[in-house]
Amino acid sequence: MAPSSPRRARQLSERRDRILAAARDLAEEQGWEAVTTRRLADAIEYSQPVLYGHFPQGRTEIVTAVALTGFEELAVALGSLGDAGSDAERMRALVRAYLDFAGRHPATYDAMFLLPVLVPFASDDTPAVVRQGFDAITSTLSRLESPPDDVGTAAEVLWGAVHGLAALHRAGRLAAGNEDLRIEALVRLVAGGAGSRDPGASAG
Amino acid sequence: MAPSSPRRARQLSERRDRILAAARDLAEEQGWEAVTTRRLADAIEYSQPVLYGHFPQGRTEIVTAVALTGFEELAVALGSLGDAGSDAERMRALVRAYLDFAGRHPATYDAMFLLPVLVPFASDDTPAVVRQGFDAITSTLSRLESPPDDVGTAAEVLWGAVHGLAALHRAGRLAAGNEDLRIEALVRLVAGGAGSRDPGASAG
DNA sequence: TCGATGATCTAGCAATGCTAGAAAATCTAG
DNA sequence: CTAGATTTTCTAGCATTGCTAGATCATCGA
Repeated sequence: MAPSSPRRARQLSERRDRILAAARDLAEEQGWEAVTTRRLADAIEYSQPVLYGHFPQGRTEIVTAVALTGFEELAVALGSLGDAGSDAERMRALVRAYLDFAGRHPATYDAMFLLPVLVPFASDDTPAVVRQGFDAITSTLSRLESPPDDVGTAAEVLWGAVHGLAALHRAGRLAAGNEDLRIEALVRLVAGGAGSRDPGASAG
Repeated sequence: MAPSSPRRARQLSERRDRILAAARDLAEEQGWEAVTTRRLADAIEYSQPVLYGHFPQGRTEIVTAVALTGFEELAVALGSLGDAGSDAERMRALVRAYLDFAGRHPATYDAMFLLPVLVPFASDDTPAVVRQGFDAITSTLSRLESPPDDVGTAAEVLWGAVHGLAALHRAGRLAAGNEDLRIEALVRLVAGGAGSRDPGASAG
């Protein structure tokens, strides 16, 4: 048989990665509706059935895999914020990092939260990377000077709030140019008015 | 020619309504991916091209029309809440009404906020019904005992928060059964802890 | 060199949104 | 009541989609 050993395994793994990279690039550049199995096959210079060798569940499984890379990146972005600064500063950093990610990788974010995907959520089988993003929110909340009684519930609400802003923004539903105002309003709501100098939010 | 006059006009209008009803029913029962032009044509007992007579932009325009009926219903639901009660009570009524609508008509809500749709948002041409829902949020906020400085921005954030909860809930991302806790947490956040007796949220 | 095993491709299916052109129905004129 | 014009509707088809069965090609061990 072909080198069933390390070399072949590495080739397969690389080809899998190329499929995911092609899918994500295509999606970010032209939207998910442009991510067809034929175009993906073209991109990796193989025929369509090869895709199904890597992802037996087909296109949906590819979207899922892209979503998981997104969850990983989001977890890293939210997990590396440090715990210096005031309540409001840490909260602002969290919100900004989240919205930044959603804004920089809109199609990936769609895969994570909008598109149908083969991941069990809110379950014992939920992948660790998915949980880690949520944990970053929880931990920021529990570090507040006066943390909410029920941190878990508060984290769900805060997550909902940032996700809502991201989703509405992405769908073009919010007034353009008010992003910073919204962030400050949310931060004040969650972290309280005091505890930090005004950030002088003036960035575009 | 055919009765170009009132009768014919009424027939056309009725057929248009039947298309929309069929689309909405199908979507609520089997999801939007089941809403195909062939199935719609079957449902109204005409052939596919008839659909394009009513909706020249095709399927997307049908989804758009369903979304607009949804915005209308949402505006009615949020606009008929009355201004009795404490800050927290009014805010709770608003949030509940919004999440209720989203929960009762998930596919319609998808059309309004998830699917691509031919409506100009955040623009001068935004349909009135779309604006009215937002206005209900704004008005509830401005009636608070101590309203936020920037009601418009606060309304965007609150809208984001409820939409986020609705979206995450719909996508199965939130712990089941905690809905009431989340609502109370959000209400407390926006309307302040005081001003109302605890509602004893114990409903399923 | 040959047969077996694995990898890959070709070609096709059923379903989708949409549309051109034929057919049918309806109205107006005589 | 009939004939022509007009409007309405349908049939049939295109290109695209996700996916897959079966043929073809490459690689390996003996």
